[in-house]
Amino acid sequence: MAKGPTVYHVAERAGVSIATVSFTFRQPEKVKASTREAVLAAAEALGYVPSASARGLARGRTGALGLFAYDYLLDPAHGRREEGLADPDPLSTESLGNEDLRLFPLYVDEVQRGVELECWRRGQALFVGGGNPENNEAVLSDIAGRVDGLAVFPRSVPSEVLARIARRIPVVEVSESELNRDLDHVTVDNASGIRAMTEHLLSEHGMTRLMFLGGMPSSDNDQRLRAFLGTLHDSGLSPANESKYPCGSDEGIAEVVASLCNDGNLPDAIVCATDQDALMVLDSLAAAGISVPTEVAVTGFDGIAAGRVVRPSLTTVRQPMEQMGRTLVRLLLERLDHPEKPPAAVRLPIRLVVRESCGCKAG
Amino acid sequence: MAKGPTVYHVAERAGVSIATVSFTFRQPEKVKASTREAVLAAAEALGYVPSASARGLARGRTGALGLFAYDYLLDPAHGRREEGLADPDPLSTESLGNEDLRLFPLYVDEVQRGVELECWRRGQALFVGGGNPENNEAVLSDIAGRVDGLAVFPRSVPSEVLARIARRIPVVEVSESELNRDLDHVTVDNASGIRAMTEHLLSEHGMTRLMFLGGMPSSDNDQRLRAFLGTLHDSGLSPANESKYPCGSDEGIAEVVASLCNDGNLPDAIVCATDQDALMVLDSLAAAGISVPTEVAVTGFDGIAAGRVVRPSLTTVRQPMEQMGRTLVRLLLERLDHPEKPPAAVRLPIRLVVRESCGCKAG
DNA sequence: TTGTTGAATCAAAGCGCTTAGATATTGGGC
DNA sequence: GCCCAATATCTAAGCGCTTTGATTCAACAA
Repeated sequence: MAKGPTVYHVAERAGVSIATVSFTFRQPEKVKASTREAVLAAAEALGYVPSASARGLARGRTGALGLFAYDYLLDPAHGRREEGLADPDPLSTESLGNEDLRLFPLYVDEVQRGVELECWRRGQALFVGGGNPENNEAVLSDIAGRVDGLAVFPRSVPSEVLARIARRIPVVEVSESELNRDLDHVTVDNASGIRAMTEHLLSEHGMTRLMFLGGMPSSDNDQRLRAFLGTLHDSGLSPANESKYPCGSDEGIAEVVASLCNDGNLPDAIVCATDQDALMVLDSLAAAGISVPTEVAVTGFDGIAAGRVVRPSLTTVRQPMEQMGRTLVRLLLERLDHPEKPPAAVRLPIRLVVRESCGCKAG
Repeated sequence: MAKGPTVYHVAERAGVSIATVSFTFRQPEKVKASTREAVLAAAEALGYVPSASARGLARGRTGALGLFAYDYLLDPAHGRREEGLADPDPLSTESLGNEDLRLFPLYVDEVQRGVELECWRRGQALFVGGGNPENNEAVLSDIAGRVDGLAVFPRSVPSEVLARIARRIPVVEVSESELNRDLDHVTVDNASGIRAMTEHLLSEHGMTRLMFLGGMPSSDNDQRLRAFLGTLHDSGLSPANESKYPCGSDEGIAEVVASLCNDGNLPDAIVCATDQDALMVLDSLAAAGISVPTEVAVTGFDGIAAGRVVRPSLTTVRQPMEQMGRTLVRLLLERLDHPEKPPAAVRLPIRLVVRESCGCKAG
């Protein structure tokens, strides 16, 4: 545990200069084979591990990328299950509570997984930082000092902080926010996703009374709502109920659903801004004894795993989450190579995924 | 994107020495309030972000921890689903194939999550490195050079490589391997877990013909097998069939189950080394038309999410995975404070989780 | 006034590596 | 045997920060 050996020790032991040691690791082809072996042997014998700090300082690059994986479930708006040994019972797929949701990878988790896999595939070092509501900014600064490029989720960081960091290293944002226009973005075509969904409900199911529900305020959700209203309008329809967006919190959704049930004027379908919202809606409807899709259809957006498991399974628009994570990494690396390229917004394809909750397949 | 401002720029702008700039960030109380504000203002104006490389080099510590999150599913022994937009169908909980497994957080994912949450809670920086079968060792060295302490999963790194790294920084291993005795460990009581499970099957269900199946070779699995045999022995029983452990791969398990079915001599219960093995067994039994738990009981070990969802839901021994991840972090930080403490092995409590697959609850 | 003390600031020496440019070595070709 | 080009190695100057010990300064007691 004593301070580890350095290039100096290795150089001395191998009888070469420290430059040769460095070359041996960084540009082996510049070093004569016999020398190289001597150096490697010395390194091995001493247990030499190069210091990334020193390398980073000398090179002006850390060689690592960062992901700021803000955990929305730690957000005050959401509850956070206390850790523990609970959850022994079989999971009722009839109704997934908010607690149960954490059992499945959520949107951000799947994107994160994509980032990880792509970094690992490339042998890229990856730093994952996590939000910590108290000192978000400090944490973020710290991360920014450790990496060559940073990927962030929308709404996780105030715009001005992001701008400051982006002065120093490339930043890629998931989704496309109207702020931060000078950053690279990875996004999906929210509008055509919701449009496809809405048209499916209108033409395949002959529904006419649709409403839109849910979604924290974000430009993705803006786009989804707008596309929903636009599609209805194109068919000469208006929303069946006042569309509820943004819809503050999970309690907000539960309330809205409860009042719909009480008033007895359920629409034909509730088009939700996200899968999480949709699951919440399913839960609330189940609690009220309303049957889905018989009495009302429900749809989501994202394609998270829980939507495949819940009963009725969730009709949704699938985002290629892993792919998005991989693209984040790609964009950062490209940006590092070409700092002056104009900001890019990569738009990945979505797909309508028809399951039970719209009435298409047998429950 | 021009090389960012440094302490020198900030110092110049604020009209102080670089030492004062450094103190302003690291030991603010040593700096007069008025000076401090001047420095902060200058930093803000310039968009200063301290370089972690330089800090790390100067301090001799990087301030980050590392997790080497070897992905067993990338292991040649397992298949790896091609990324893509597939998986549209409702998930059949009657039978989770290997493909579907990836939809749920697995053992390593949940431990990783625990590590992340604990680091974030403490404002600790975290690197996650991923295995990459080709250049595992290089990747690992790279990470080792970036962090002050490293957590690894068992079998993910050859012992001698681990030893080498441990000469330089503290290393904590998940589970308790008979190798690497000088490292800190986080583990569970495998033996009493399997013992409780086995006794449950014997006394609650009055079964007598049990077999043990699955598990890549590891000391955890050794312990589990030994405890299984020991428990039977204490009751004057022998295994119903030759216990199959280690059981190479998923195909291996499928084969064993198929031959059990063909020979027509199913035991009363199949006690599996891990939940993943158990799910594989359930899948194979379903394929053969054998009903669980009616014709044969199946049990797992770990407590992964998929076990709650599958039908019949899986009776298992639950490890506190998140807690284990958190403990890894705690041990590393403690070790950094007390390098000379003798190696510790923290043994976390397990719990028998009785669900449907043993026959306890209605399917 | 002078001396003393404590607080605030600074100068300067690294930390372990990379890499340009200088130097040494090698091997041909004559 | 000599010269030159190519190859291998080395020297030395940073990279941006932290931190020790020195210095300056202000305030106050004697």
